[in-house]
Amino acid sequence: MAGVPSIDHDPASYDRPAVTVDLVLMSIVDRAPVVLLMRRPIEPDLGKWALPGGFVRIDESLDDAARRILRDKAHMADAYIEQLYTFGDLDRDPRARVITVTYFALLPPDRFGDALKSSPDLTLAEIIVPWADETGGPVEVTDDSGPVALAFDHAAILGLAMLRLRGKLNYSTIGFALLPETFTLRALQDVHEAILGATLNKPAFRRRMLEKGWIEPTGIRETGASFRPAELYRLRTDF
Amino acid sequence: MAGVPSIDHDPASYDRPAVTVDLVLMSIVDRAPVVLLMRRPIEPDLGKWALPGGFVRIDESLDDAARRILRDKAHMADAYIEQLYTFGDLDRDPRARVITVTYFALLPPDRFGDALKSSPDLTLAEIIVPWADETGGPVEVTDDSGPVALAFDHAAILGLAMLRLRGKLNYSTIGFALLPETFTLRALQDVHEAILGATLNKPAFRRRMLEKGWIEPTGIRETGASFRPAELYRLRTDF
DNA sequence: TAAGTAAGATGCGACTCGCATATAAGGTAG
DNA sequence: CTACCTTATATGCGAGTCGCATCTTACTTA
Repeated sequence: MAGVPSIDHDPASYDRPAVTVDLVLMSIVDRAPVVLLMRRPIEPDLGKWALPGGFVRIDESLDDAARRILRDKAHMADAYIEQLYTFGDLDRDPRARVITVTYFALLPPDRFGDALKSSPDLTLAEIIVPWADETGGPVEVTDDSGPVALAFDHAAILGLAMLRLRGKLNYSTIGFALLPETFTLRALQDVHEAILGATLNKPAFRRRMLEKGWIEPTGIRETGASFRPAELYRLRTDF
Repeated sequence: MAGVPSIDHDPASYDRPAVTVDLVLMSIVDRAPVVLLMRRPIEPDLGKWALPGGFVRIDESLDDAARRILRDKAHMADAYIEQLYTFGDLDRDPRARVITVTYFALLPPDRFGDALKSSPDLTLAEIIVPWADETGGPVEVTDDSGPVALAFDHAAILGLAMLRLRGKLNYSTIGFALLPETFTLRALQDVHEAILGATLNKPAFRRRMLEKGWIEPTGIRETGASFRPAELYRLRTDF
Protein backbone atom coordinates (compact mmCIF):
# COMPACT_ATOMS: atom_id res chain seq x y z
CA MET A 1 0.00 0.00 0.00
CA ALA A 2 1.24 3.53 -0.73
CA GLY A 3 0.08 6.87 0.53
CA VAL A 4 0.74 10.35 -0.72
CA PRO A 5 1.08 13.39 1.48
CA SER A 6 -0.74 16.65 1.36
CA ILE A 7 2.00 19.01 0.35
CA ASP A 8 1.56 22.71 0.15
CA HIS A 9 5.14 23.91 0.13
CA ASP A 10 8.23 23.11 -1.86
CA PRO A 11 9.80 20.08 -0.12
CA ALA A 12 13.28 21.37 -0.90
CA SER A 13 12.80 24.37 1.36
CA TYR A 14 13.05 22.30 4.55
CA ASP A 15 15.93 20.67 6.39
CA ARG A 16 15.34 16.97 6.20
CA PRO A 17 15.76 14.34 8.88
CA ALA A 18 17.61 11.15 7.95
CA VAL A 19 15.41 8.08 7.56
CA THR A 20 16.52 4.58 8.49
CA VAL A 21 14.94 1.13 8.62
CA ASP A 22 15.59 -1.25 11.53
CA LEU A 23 14.63 -4.94 11.41
CA VAL A 24 13.35 -7.14 14.20
CA LEU A 25 14.16 -10.63 12.88
CA MET A 26 12.61 -13.20 15.16
CA SER A 27 12.50 -16.96 15.45
CA ILE A 28 11.88 -19.70 18.01
CA VAL A 29 14.78 -21.76 19.41
CA ASP A 30 14.30 -24.32 22.20
CA ARG A 31 10.74 -23.12 22.73
CA ALA A 32 11.85 -19.52 23.36
CA PRO A 33 11.55 -16.43 21.14
CA VAL A 34 14.89 -15.16 19.81
CA VAL A 35 16.01 -12.11 17.83
CA LEU A 36 18.94 -11.44 15.54
CA LEU A 37 21.26 -8.71 16.84
CA MET A 38 24.41 -7.06 15.51
CA ARG A 39 27.26 -5.82 17.65
CA ARG A 40 27.71 -2.09 17.06
CA PRO A 41 31.14 -1.41 15.53
CA ILE A 42 31.19 2.33 16.31
CA GLU A 43 30.04 4.94 18.76
CA PRO A 44 27.54 5.65 20.08
CA ASP A 45 26.86 2.50 22.08
CA LEU A 46 29.94 0.82 20.62
CA GLY A 47 30.01 -2.88 21.47
CA LYS A 48 26.39 -3.06 22.50
CA TRP A 49 23.94 -5.18 20.55
CA ALA A 50 21.48 -3.57 18.18
CA LEU A 51 18.87 -4.43 15.59
CA PRO A 52 20.21 -4.64 12.04
CA GLY A 53 19.37 -1.47 10.15
CA GLY A 54 20.45 1.05 7.59
CA PHE A 55 19.58 4.19 5.69
CA VAL A 56 16.71 4.38 3.24
CA ARG A 57 18.06 5.29 -0.17
CA ILE A 58 16.47 8.00 -2.21
CA ASP A 59 15.54 5.56 -4.98
CA GLU A 60 14.05 2.68 -3.00
CA SER A 61 10.75 2.30 -1.18
CA LEU A 62 10.64 1.65 2.56
CA ASP A 63 9.66 -1.96 1.92
CA ASP A 64 12.54 -2.36 -0.54
CA ALA A 65 14.95 -0.89 1.97
CA ALA A 66 13.77 -3.40 4.56
CA ARG A 67 14.30 -6.26 2.10
CA ARG A 68 17.74 -4.98 1.11
CA ILE A 69 18.87 -4.77 4.73
CA LEU A 70 17.43 -8.21 5.35
CA ARG A 71 19.54 -9.53 2.51
CA ASP A 72 22.80 -7.57 2.91
CA LYS A 73 23.13 -6.97 6.63
CA ALA A 74 21.28 -9.93 8.05
CA HIS A 75 22.29 -12.31 5.24
CA MET A 76 18.76 -13.62 4.82
CA ALA A 77 16.75 -14.50 1.77
CA ASP A 78 13.20 -13.24 1.50
CA ALA A 79 10.85 -13.68 4.42
CA TYR A 80 7.47 -12.64 5.70
CA ILE A 81 8.02 -9.01 6.65
CA GLU A 82 5.69 -6.38 8.09
CA GLN A 83 5.99 -2.75 9.14
CA LEU A 84 5.91 -2.27 12.91
CA TYR A 85 6.13 1.38 13.97
CA THR A 86 8.00 4.58 13.19
CA PHE A 87 10.14 6.27 15.83
CA GLY A 88 10.72 9.97 15.41
CA ASP A 89 11.77 11.59 18.67
CA LEU A 90 14.57 14.13 18.70
CA ASP A 91 18.11 13.26 19.80
CA ARG A 92 17.74 9.63 18.85
CA ASP A 93 21.23 9.76 17.39
CA PRO A 94 23.76 12.33 18.59
CA ARG A 95 25.09 12.84 15.06
CA ALA A 96 21.87 13.85 13.32
CA ARG A 97 18.10 13.92 13.44
CA VAL A 98 17.07 10.38 12.51
CA ILE A 99 13.62 8.89 11.95
CA THR A 100 13.50 5.10 12.02
CA VAL A 101 10.85 2.92 10.44
CA THR A 102 10.90 -0.51 12.09
CA TYR A 103 9.88 -3.77 10.45
CA PHE A 104 9.59 -7.21 11.89
CA ALA A 105 9.96 -10.60 10.23
CA LEU A 106 9.57 -14.21 11.32
CA LEU A 107 11.74 -17.06 10.05
CA PRO A 108 12.25 -20.74 10.89
CA PRO A 109 15.36 -21.11 13.09
CA ASP A 110 17.38 -23.02 10.48
CA ARG A 111 17.29 -19.93 8.25
CA PHE A 112 19.68 -18.15 10.62
CA GLY A 113 22.55 -20.63 10.26
CA ASP A 114 24.31 -18.95 7.33
CA ALA A 115 23.96 -15.48 8.78
CA LEU A 116 25.43 -16.48 12.14
CA LYS A 117 28.34 -18.28 10.48
CA SER A 118 29.09 -15.35 8.19
CA SER A 119 29.86 -12.90 10.95
CA PRO A 120 30.92 -13.08 14.60
CA ASP A 121 29.16 -9.75 15.13
CA LEU A 122 25.76 -11.40 14.70
CA THR A 123 24.00 -13.28 17.48
CA LEU A 124 20.64 -14.87 18.14
CA ALA A 125 19.57 -13.72 21.58
CA GLU A 126 16.68 -15.02 23.63
CA ILE A 127 13.87 -12.60 24.42
CA ILE A 128 12.51 -12.61 27.96
CA VAL A 129 9.15 -10.91 28.27
CA PRO A 130 8.61 -9.55 31.79
CA TRP A 131 4.93 -8.70 31.27
CA ALA A 132 1.78 -10.65 30.50
CA ASP A 133 -1.20 -10.23 28.20
CA GLU A 134 -1.75 -6.83 26.61
CA THR A 135 0.42 -4.88 29.02
CA GLY A 136 3.40 -4.15 26.79
CA GLY A 137 6.71 -2.57 27.64
CA PRO A 138 10.38 -3.28 27.05
CA VAL A 139 11.79 -6.81 27.11
CA GLU A 140 15.06 -8.29 28.29
CA VAL A 141 17.49 -10.24 26.17
CA THR A 142 20.04 -12.95 26.99
CA ASP A 143 22.41 -15.17 25.07
CA ASP A 144 24.74 -18.05 26.01
CA SER A 145 26.95 -15.73 28.04
CA GLY A 146 24.17 -14.09 30.03
CA PRO A 147 22.21 -10.84 29.80
CA VAL A 148 22.82 -8.76 26.68
CA ALA A 149 23.09 -4.97 26.71
CA LEU A 150 20.93 -3.50 23.97
CA ALA A 151 21.85 -0.27 22.21
CA PHE A 152 19.62 2.79 22.47
CA ASP A 153 16.04 1.82 23.31
CA HIS A 154 15.96 -1.28 21.19
CA ALA A 155 14.48 -3.11 24.18
CA ALA A 156 11.35 -1.01 23.73
CA ILE A 157 11.21 -1.73 20.01
CA LEU A 158 11.52 -5.44 20.73
CA GLY A 159 8.77 -5.14 23.31
CA LEU A 160 6.48 -3.59 20.71
CA ALA A 161 7.32 -6.40 18.28
CA MET A 162 6.44 -9.04 20.88
CA LEU A 163 3.18 -7.24 21.67
CA ARG A 164 2.23 -7.10 17.99
CA LEU A 165 3.18 -10.72 17.47
CA ARG A 166 1.12 -11.92 20.42
CA GLY A 167 -1.81 -9.84 19.28
CA LYS A 168 -1.83 -11.16 15.74
CA LEU A 169 -1.14 -14.79 16.58
CA ASN A 170 -4.75 -15.79 17.03
CA TYR A 171 -6.35 -14.09 14.09
CA SER A 172 -3.73 -14.40 11.38
CA THR A 173 -1.47 -17.04 9.89
CA ILE A 174 1.61 -15.17 11.09
CA GLY A 175 2.79 -18.04 13.31
CA PHE A 176 3.25 -20.41 10.39
CA ALA A 177 6.23 -18.36 9.17
CA LEU A 178 8.21 -19.99 11.98
CA LEU A 179 7.50 -23.54 10.81
CA PRO A 180 8.68 -25.63 7.86
CA GLU A 181 6.22 -26.35 5.07
CA THR A 182 4.79 -29.38 6.83
CA PHE A 183 4.48 -29.59 10.58
CA THR A 184 2.65 -31.39 13.35
CA LEU A 185 -0.05 -29.83 15.48
CA ARG A 186 2.30 -30.27 18.44
CA ALA A 187 4.99 -28.18 16.69
CA LEU A 188 2.40 -25.49 15.97
CA GLN A 189 1.36 -25.49 19.60
CA ASP A 190 5.00 -25.17 20.68
CA VAL A 191 5.32 -22.05 18.53
CA HIS A 192 2.21 -20.52 20.06
CA GLU A 193 3.33 -21.36 23.58
CA ALA A 194 6.78 -19.85 23.01
CA ILE A 195 5.34 -16.62 21.66
CA LEU A 196 2.65 -16.29 24.31
CA GLY A 197 4.93 -17.40 27.13
CA ALA A 198 2.24 -19.72 28.46
CA THR A 199 1.19 -23.34 28.20
CA LEU A 200 -1.97 -24.06 26.23
CA ASN A 201 -4.56 -26.77 26.56
CA LYS A 202 -3.91 -29.42 23.92
CA PRO A 203 -7.43 -30.52 22.90
CA ALA A 204 -8.69 -26.93 22.86
CA PHE A 205 -5.73 -25.74 20.77
CA ARG A 206 -6.13 -28.59 18.31
CA ARG A 207 -9.87 -27.95 17.93
CA ARG A 208 -9.35 -24.23 17.44
CA MET A 209 -6.66 -24.65 14.79
CA LEU A 210 -8.59 -27.26 12.83
CA GLU A 211 -11.78 -25.18 12.93
CA LYS A 212 -10.06 -22.07 11.57
CA GLY A 213 -9.63 -23.85 8.23
CA TRP A 214 -6.08 -22.55 7.77
CA ILE A 215 -4.42 -25.95 7.61
CA GLU A 216 -4.99 -29.27 5.88
CA PRO A 217 -3.62 -32.77 6.59
CA THR A 218 -1.02 -34.09 4.17
CA GLY A 219 -1.88 -37.75 4.80
CA ILE A 220 1.77 -38.26 5.74
CA ARG A 221 2.95 -39.01 9.26
CA GLU A 222 6.02 -38.04 11.16
CA THR A 223 8.74 -40.73 11.39
CA GLY A 224 11.47 -41.48 13.86
CA ALA A 225 9.63 -41.02 17.11
CA SER A 226 9.41 -43.91 19.53
CA PHE A 227 5.69 -43.44 19.99
CA ARG A 228 2.59 -42.87 17.95
CA PRO A 229 3.59 -40.71 14.95
CA ALA A 230 1.77 -37.41 14.47
CA GLU A 231 0.10 -36.40 11.24
CA LEU A 232 1.83 -33.70 9.22
CA TYR A 233 -0.24 -30.66 8.21
CA ARG A 234 0.42 -27.84 5.79
CA LEU A 235 -0.86 -24.27 5.54
CA ARG A 236 -3.60 -24.08 2.94
CA THR A 237 -2.89 -21.82 -0.01
CA ASP A 238 -6.34 -22.11 -1.60
CA PHE A 239 -8.61 -19.52 -0.06
CA MET B 1 8.22 5.80 23.03
CA ALA B 2 11.40 6.52 21.08
CA GLY B 3 13.65 4.24 19.08
CA VAL B 4 17.15 4.76 17.84
CA PRO B 5 18.51 3.37 14.60
CA SER B 6 21.55 1.27 14.04
CA ILE B 7 23.75 3.64 12.17
CA ASP B 8 27.07 2.69 10.76
CA HIS B 9 27.68 5.49 8.27
CA ASP B 10 27.63 9.23 8.44
CA PRO B 11 23.99 10.22 7.91
CA ALA B 12 25.03 13.30 5.98
CA SER B 13 26.46 11.21 3.18
CA TYR B 14 23.04 10.23 1.86
CA ASP B 15 20.36 12.06 -0.10
CA ARG B 16 17.40 12.35 2.20
CA PRO B 17 13.73 11.87 1.44
CA ALA B 18 11.30 14.50 2.71
CA VAL B 19 9.16 13.42 5.66
CA THR B 20 5.58 14.55 6.18
CA VAL B 21 2.79 13.80 8.63
CA ASP B 22 -0.83 13.35 7.49
CA LEU B 23 -3.75 13.29 9.91
CA VAL B 24 -6.93 11.23 9.76
CA LEU B 25 -9.28 13.22 12.00
CA MET B 26 -12.45 11.26 12.51
CA SER B 27 -15.75 11.73 14.26
CA ILE B 28 -19.33 10.45 14.19
CA VAL B 29 -22.16 12.58 12.75
CA ASP B 30 -25.71 11.29 12.33
CA ARG B 31 -24.56 7.80 13.22
CA ALA B 32 -21.98 7.72 10.42
CA PRO B 33 -18.17 8.01 10.56
CA VAL B 34 -16.80 11.24 9.10
CA VAL B 35 -13.33 12.60 8.36
CA LEU B 36 -11.93 16.11 8.08
CA LEU B 37 -10.58 16.91 4.61
CA MET B 38 -8.85 19.93 3.06
CA ARG B 39 -9.27 21.03 -0.52
CA ARG B 40 -5.85 21.00 -2.20
CA PRO B 41 -4.88 24.52 -3.24
CA ILE B 42 -2.14 23.48 -5.67
CA GLU B 43 -1.07 20.81 -8.11
CA PRO B 44 -0.88 17.89 -8.07
CA ASP B 45 -4.50 16.93 -7.53
CA LEU B 46 -5.52 20.58 -7.28
CA GLY B 47 -9.11 20.92 -6.06
CA LYS B 48 -9.36 17.36 -4.79
CA TRP B 49 -9.87 16.66 -1.11
CA ALA B 50 -6.96 15.46 0.99
CA LEU B 51 -6.03 14.71 4.56
CA PRO B 52 -4.49 17.65 6.43
CA GLY B 53 -0.73 17.28 6.58
CA GLY B 54 2.61 19.00 6.51
CA PHE B 55 6.35 18.61 6.72
CA VAL B 56 8.13 17.38 9.81
CA ARG B 57 10.53 20.05 11.02
CA ILE B 58 14.07 19.21 11.90
CA ASP B 59 13.57 20.28 15.52
CA GLU B 60 10.27 18.58 16.37
CA SER B 61 9.39 14.94 17.01
CA LEU B 62 6.89 13.10 14.82
CA ASP B 63 4.30 13.28 17.58
CA ASP B 64 4.90 17.00 17.98
CA ALA B 65 4.55 17.52 14.24
CA ALA B 66 1.22 15.70 14.33
CA ARG B 67 0.01 17.91 17.18
CA ARG B 68 1.22 21.08 15.44
CA ILE B 69 -0.63 20.18 12.24
CA LEU B 70 -3.70 19.31 14.29
CA ARG B 71 -3.57 22.77 15.82
CA ASP B 72 -2.52 24.92 12.88
CA LYS B 73 -3.98 23.25 9.82
CA ALA B 74 -7.01 21.54 11.28
CA HIS B 75 -7.68 24.25 13.89
CA MET B 76 -8.16 21.74 16.66
CA ALA B 77 -7.06 21.73 20.25
CA ASP B 78 -5.42 18.63 21.66
CA ALA B 79 -7.02 15.26 21.09
CA TYR B 80 -6.42 11.55 21.45
CA ILE B 81 -3.92 10.85 18.68
CA GLU B 82 -2.18 7.68 17.57
CA GLN B 83 0.30 6.72 14.89
CA LEU B 84 -1.26 4.69 12.08
CA TYR B 85 1.26 3.66 9.42
CA THR B 86 4.16 5.01 7.38
CA PHE B 87 3.93 5.18 3.60
CA GLY B 88 7.20 5.17 1.73
CA ASP B 89 6.75 4.13 -1.88
CA LEU B 90 8.56 6.00 -4.64
CA ASP B 91 6.81 8.60 -6.79
CA ARG B 92 4.28 9.46 -4.13
CA ASP B 93 4.75 13.09 -5.01
CA PRO B 94 5.98 14.17 -8.45
CA ARG B 95 8.12 16.94 -6.96
CA ALA B 96 10.26 14.89 -4.59
CA ARG B 97 10.70 11.65 -2.73
CA VAL B 98 8.31 11.91 0.21
CA ILE B 99 7.76 9.56 3.13
CA THR B 100 4.53 10.14 5.05
CA VAL B 101 3.83 9.09 8.62
CA THR B 102 0.07 8.97 9.17
CA TYR B 103 -1.70 9.53 12.47
CA PHE B 104 -5.33 9.25 13.35
CA ALA B 105 -7.36 11.02 16.00
CA LEU B 106 -10.94 10.83 17.25
CA LEU B 107 -12.95 13.82 18.44
CA PRO B 108 -16.55 14.52 19.45
CA PRO B 109 -18.38 16.12 16.51
CA ASP B 110 -18.87 19.50 18.20
CA ARG B 111 -15.08 19.96 18.24
CA PHE B 112 -15.10 20.45 14.46
CA GLY B 113 -17.34 23.53 14.47
CA ASP B 114 -14.62 26.18 14.74
CA ALA B 115 -12.42 24.49 12.19
CA LEU B 116 -15.20 24.25 9.59
CA LYS B 117 -16.20 27.87 10.14
CA SER B 118 -12.62 29.08 9.86
CA SER B 119 -12.07 27.91 6.33
CA PRO B 120 -14.26 27.01 3.34
CA ASP B 121 -11.51 24.65 2.23
CA LEU B 122 -12.26 22.28 5.11
CA THR B 123 -15.10 19.76 5.05
CA LEU B 124 -16.38 16.88 7.13
CA ALA B 125 -17.07 14.05 4.72
CA GLU B 126 -18.92 10.83 5.46
CA ILE B 127 -16.93 7.60 5.17
CA ILE B 128 -18.62 4.70 3.43
CA VAL B 129 -16.94 1.38 4.12
CA PRO B 130 -17.59 -1.09 1.28
CA TRP B 131 -16.17 -4.11 3.13
CA ALA B 132 -17.00 -6.03 6.27
CA ASP B 133 -15.07 -7.50 9.16
CA GLU B 134 -11.32 -7.82 8.85
CA THR B 135 -11.20 -7.52 5.07
CA GLY B 136 -9.80 -4.03 4.72
CA GLY B 137 -9.29 -1.95 1.60
CA PRO B 138 -10.01 1.59 0.47
CA VAL B 139 -13.20 3.41 1.48
CA GLU B 140 -15.46 5.88 -0.29
CA VAL B 141 -16.29 9.36 0.88
CA THR B 142 -19.31 11.62 0.36
CA ASP B 143 -20.47 15.01 1.57
CA ASP B 144 -23.67 17.04 1.14
CA SER B 145 -23.01 17.49 -2.56
CA GLY B 146 -22.35 13.82 -3.33
CA PRO B 147 -19.24 11.67 -3.78
CA VAL B 148 -15.95 13.33 -2.97
CA ALA B 149 -12.78 12.84 -5.04
CA LEU B 150 -9.85 12.09 -2.77
CA ALA B 151 -6.32 13.15 -3.65
CA PHE B 152 -3.61 10.56 -4.22
CA ASP B 153 -4.43 7.28 -2.45
CA HIS B 154 -5.92 8.85 0.63
CA ALA B 155 -8.86 6.47 0.23
CA ALA B 156 -6.49 3.64 1.13
CA ILE B 157 -5.13 5.51 4.15
CA LEU B 158 -8.69 6.11 5.34
CA GLY B 159 -9.44 2.44 4.84
CA LEU B 160 -6.51 1.51 7.04
CA ALA B 161 -7.71 3.96 9.69
CA MET B 162 -11.19 2.42 9.67
CA LEU B 163 -9.70 -1.07 9.93
CA ARG B 164 -7.53 -0.07 12.89
CA LEU B 165 -10.43 1.69 14.58
CA ARG B 166 -12.73 -1.30 14.21
CA GLY B 167 -10.04 -3.61 15.48
CA LYS B 168 -9.30 -1.60 18.61
CA LEU B 169 -12.88 -0.75 19.49
CA ASN B 170 -13.53 -3.85 21.54
CA TYR B 171 -10.36 -4.06 23.57
CA SER B 172 -9.51 -0.42 24.21
CA THR B 173 -11.23 2.72 25.40
CA ILE B 174 -10.67 4.39 22.03
CA GLY B 175 -14.38 4.79 21.33
CA PHE B 176 -14.92 7.09 24.31
CA ALA B 177 -12.91 9.83 22.59
CA LEU B 178 -15.99 10.41 20.44
CA LEU B 179 -18.30 11.06 23.38
CA PRO B 180 -18.68 13.91 25.88
CA GLU B 181 -17.52 13.37 29.44
CA THR B 182 -20.83 11.83 30.49
CA PHE B 183 -22.94 9.75 28.16
CA THR B 184 -25.67 7.14 28.11
CA LEU B 185 -25.11 3.51 27.24
CA ARG B 186 -27.31 4.11 24.18
CA ALA B 187 -24.97 6.86 22.96
CA LEU B 188 -22.00 4.53 23.45
CA GLN B 189 -23.78 1.84 21.47
CA ASP B 190 -24.53 4.33 18.68
CA VAL B 191 -20.81 5.09 18.44
CA HIS B 192 -19.93 1.41 18.21
CA GLU B 193 -22.61 0.75 15.62
CA ALA B 194 -21.46 3.67 13.47
CA ILE B 195 -17.86 2.53 13.53
CA LEU B 196 -18.65 -1.13 12.93
CA GLY B 197 -21.31 -0.40 10.35
CA ALA B 198 -23.64 -2.91 11.99
CA THR B 199 -26.44 -3.00 14.53
CA LEU B 200 -25.63 -4.57 17.88
CA ASN B 201 -27.76 -6.42 20.37
CA LYS B 202 -28.69 -4.06 23.17
CA PRO B 203 -28.68 -6.32 26.25
CA ALA B 204 -25.47 -8.03 25.15
CA PHE B 205 -23.74 -4.73 24.44
CA ARG B 206 -24.80 -3.29 27.81
CA ARG B 207 -23.62 -6.38 29.67
CA ARG B 208 -20.28 -6.39 27.88
CA MET B 209 -19.57 -2.71 28.54
CA LEU B 210 -20.52 -2.89 32.21
CA GLU B 211 -18.43 -6.02 32.74
CA LYS B 212 -15.30 -4.47 31.22
CA GLY B 213 -15.13 -2.12 34.19
CA TRP B 214 -14.21 0.89 32.03
CA ILE B 215 -17.20 3.01 33.00
CA GLU B 216 -19.04 4.00 36.17
CA PRO B 217 -22.52 5.45 36.72
CA THR B 218 -22.69 9.11 37.71
CA GLY B 219 -26.00 8.76 39.56
CA ILE B 220 -27.39 11.46 37.28
CA ARG B 221 -30.02 10.83 34.63
CA GLU B 222 -30.57 12.30 31.24
CA THR B 223 -33.27 14.97 31.07
CA GLY B 224 -35.60 16.21 28.38
CA ALA B 225 -36.73 12.95 26.85
CA SER B 226 -40.40 12.11 26.85
CA PHE B 227 -39.74 8.60 28.11
CA ARG B 228 -37.74 6.90 30.81
CA PRO B 229 -34.49 8.85 31.25
CA ALA B 230 -31.23 6.92 30.84
CA GLU B 231 -28.48 6.93 33.42
CA LEU B 232 -25.37 8.93 32.55
CA TYR B 233 -22.02 7.13 32.78
CA ARG B 234 -18.45 8.38 32.68
CA LEU B 235 -15.14 6.77 31.74
CA ARG B 236 -13.28 5.68 34.86
CA THR B 237 -9.93 7.33 35.40
CA ASP B 238 -8.94 5.32 38.46
CA PHE B 239 -7.22 2.17 37.29
C1' DT C 1 4.25 -59.74 24.15
C1' DA C 2 3.92 -56.24 27.71
C1' DA C 3 5.22 -51.57 28.92
C1' DG C 4 5.97 -46.80 27.83
C1' DT C 5 4.94 -42.59 25.48
C1' DA C 6 2.72 -39.22 23.04
C1' DA C 7 -1.05 -38.59 19.37
C1' DG C 8 -5.64 -37.99 18.85
C1' DA C 9 -10.76 -38.27 20.35
C1' DT C 10 -14.62 -37.62 23.44
C1' DG C 11 -17.67 -36.04 27.05
C1' DC C 12 -18.85 -32.59 30.46
C1' DG C 13 -19.31 -28.30 33.13
C1' DA C 14 -18.41 -23.20 33.14
C1' DC C 15 -18.83 -19.24 30.70
C1' DT C 16 -20.28 -16.00 26.84
C1' DC C 17 -23.52 -14.20 23.58
C1' DG C 18 -27.56 -13.41 20.97
C1' DC C 19 -32.35 -13.06 21.47
C1' DA C 20 -37.01 -12.84 23.23
C1' DT C 21 -39.52 -10.98 26.72
C1' DA C 22 -40.72 -8.70 30.97
C1' DT C 23 -40.61 -4.68 34.00
C1' DA C 24 -39.53 0.34 35.17
C1' DA C 25 -39.85 5.26 34.62
C1' DG C 26 -40.54 9.13 32.67
C1' DG C 27 -43.75 12.24 29.57
C1' DT C 28 -48.23 13.19 27.16
C1' DA C 29 -53.14 13.17 26.03
C1' DG C 30 -57.58 12.80 27.45
C1' DC D 1 -55.91 11.76 37.65
C1' DT D 2 -55.26 7.91 34.66
C1' DA D 3 -54.38 5.32 30.47
C1' DC D 4 -50.91 5.04 27.17
C1' DC D 5 -46.61 5.63 24.55
C1' DT D 6 -41.71 5.15 24.33
C1' DT D 7 -37.35 3.84 25.66
C1' DA D 8 -34.33 2.24 29.63
C1' DT D 9 -33.12 -1.60 32.20
C1' DA D 10 -33.45 -6.45 33.81
C1' DT D 11 -34.04 -11.45 33.27
C1' DG D 12 -34.30 -16.09 31.47
C1' DC D 13 -33.04 -19.40 27.99
C1' DG D 14 -30.71 -21.96 24.19
C1' DA D 15 -26.59 -22.17 21.17
C1' DG D 16 -21.85 -22.07 20.84
C1' DT D 17 -16.96 -21.84 22.82
C1' DC D 18 -13.35 -23.27 25.97
C1' DG D 19 -10.83 -25.52 29.48
C1' DC D 20 -10.16 -29.92 31.44
C1' DA D 21 -10.20 -34.79 32.61
C1' DT D 22 -10.14 -39.03 30.60
C1' DC D 23 -10.16 -42.53 27.16
C1' DT D 24 -8.37 -44.78 23.02
C1' DT D 25 -4.83 -45.43 19.32
C1' DA D 26 -0.36 -46.47 17.38
C1' DC D 27 4.26 -46.89 17.40
C1' DT D 28 8.97 -48.28 19.71
C1' DT D 29 11.60 -50.68 23.06
C1' DA D 30 12.68 -54.22 26.44
